[in-house]
Amino acid sequence: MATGRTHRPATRSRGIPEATVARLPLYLRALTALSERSVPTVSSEELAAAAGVNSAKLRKDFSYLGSYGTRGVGYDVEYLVYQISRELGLTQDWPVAIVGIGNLGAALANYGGFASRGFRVAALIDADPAMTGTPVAGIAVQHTDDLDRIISDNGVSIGVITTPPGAAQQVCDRLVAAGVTSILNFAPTVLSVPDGVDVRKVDLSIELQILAFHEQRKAGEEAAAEGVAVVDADAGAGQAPPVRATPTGRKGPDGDMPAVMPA
Amino acid sequence: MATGRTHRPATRSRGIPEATVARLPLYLRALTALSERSVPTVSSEELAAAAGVNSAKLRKDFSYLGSYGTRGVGYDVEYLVYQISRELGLTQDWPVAIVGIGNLGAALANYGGFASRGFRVAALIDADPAMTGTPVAGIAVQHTDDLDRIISDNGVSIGVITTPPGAAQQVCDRLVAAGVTSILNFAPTVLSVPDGVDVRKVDLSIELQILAFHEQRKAGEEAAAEGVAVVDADAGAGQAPPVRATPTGRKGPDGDMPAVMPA
DNA sequence: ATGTCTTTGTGAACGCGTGCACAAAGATAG
DNA sequence: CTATCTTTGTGCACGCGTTCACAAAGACAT
Repeated sequence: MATGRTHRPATRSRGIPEATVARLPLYLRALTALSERSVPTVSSEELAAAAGVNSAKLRKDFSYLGSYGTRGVGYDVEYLVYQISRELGLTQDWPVAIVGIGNLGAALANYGGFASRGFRVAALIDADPAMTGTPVAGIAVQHTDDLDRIISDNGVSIGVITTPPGAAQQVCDRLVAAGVTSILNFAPTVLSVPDGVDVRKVDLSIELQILAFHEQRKAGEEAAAEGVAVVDADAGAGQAPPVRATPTGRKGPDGDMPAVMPA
Repeated sequence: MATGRTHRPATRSRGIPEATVARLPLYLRALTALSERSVPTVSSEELAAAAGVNSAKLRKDFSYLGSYGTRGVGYDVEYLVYQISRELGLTQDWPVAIVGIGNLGAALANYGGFASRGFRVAALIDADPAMTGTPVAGIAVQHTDDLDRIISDNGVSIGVITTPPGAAQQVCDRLVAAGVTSILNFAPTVLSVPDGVDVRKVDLSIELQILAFHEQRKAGEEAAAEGVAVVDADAGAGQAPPVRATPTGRKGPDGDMPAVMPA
């Protein structure tokens, strides 16, 4: 998901596969629920079902962390919660700064799941001077001018970008310059960062478009199954015919191409 | 990312790899930017740089759609925008329903990038009777009781779940029963759905935990590089020592395990 | 028309992730 | 102590995705 991911192919000391790391939070969530119900142990089969994964995959994932299970019994819930929490670095507190306090930024600041597992909203930053000092989720918004100092003073190493796309790269650069080495990007932009900085992106628009692709394919298959004439995918949407620009003597800038994108 | 993904191994008619589909929106965004600047053609190298991917990968991705490039020149921007839009199903309008109008749901309803590319917020649904009728982003919130009718009347096939985790599965079931076949889940829960329904999830908490993992690893490597004694990962965070529950005669429910999770 | 130069499209090799299937380990009963 | 039963941990094979490297294709100059 991360765009500017640094893969660190050789330096990887404790070789935990990326795919496994991405599933650990899932296991942790399921285990926490079991813990709250005071369930002492759980088998790989049960836990896998709760996390929505294959049990063999779960066992292999845990094998990367060490042998924490007991054959014939299963895994000790509390112990596993502790081990995964430690592996994910959740035994320490992570101060997080949110930059861009619009609709989404404010929603994230108010999001409960934030404060819970080891993460603490340490600062809210916005470029709008009118926002400065306004409390959001009980925290006063600070101005972008002080970004460097805010990051340094609070020891922030994880930044969340919820700015408009145009400002994202600039904010990213400033965060990195101030010492942030992990960025969660909600802005629909490709961020470029130096080596050693991790970027993960959350993109509503992309997710919807992926769903739309499958949705369209499902509709097409359904139509085909019902005997409706589906000549080719080119005729799929019944849209204006695509006028291919001739390779040589390409059409001028008159732009009579079909205007596909609504905005 | 989807948990209940139906992989449809054989039925896949036009074999476009899932990884490629996930990148098409990225290409489309870069191409749209070029289009707005009236750039007529672009090479795979340039476009790949703009999208943050390898150029060979981009060419292979496009090869699944067909041969839309011209050797020695590159790709026609407008034509490619059209082809990708059609492939993703963005040449038609997708009415979307958002269920759970809290902080996040309201933020998404107000999100501009929603309405742009072919997606239209057709309905906002919430279980709180006090919310019913209240306009959010210019749309009146409707009550959960009418969910079935709302979905049917508006021909909604894509649902967005932004409810608290406890309500997510129930809402999901009702959406599916009403005819929704694609779900974007923001609730931190594993959704189980029947075959033929696609689920994609967006999980802030998981993303942060993945970042924390890498952040911790970076800090550990840095410390090791500076000559600080790092005995073992077990001593990494300097936390309370993990007391392994003895397999047999496991400790009683007195719960003197380290309380790792803050909440 | 011919040659050069650019860029695409793809064959092939490689590596990662997944899932099966089973041996080893330990619990539990007799 | 022995036998049986449950469940883990993992060797192995397979398939997908990525990347390299290059031949083919076309633009463009002469």
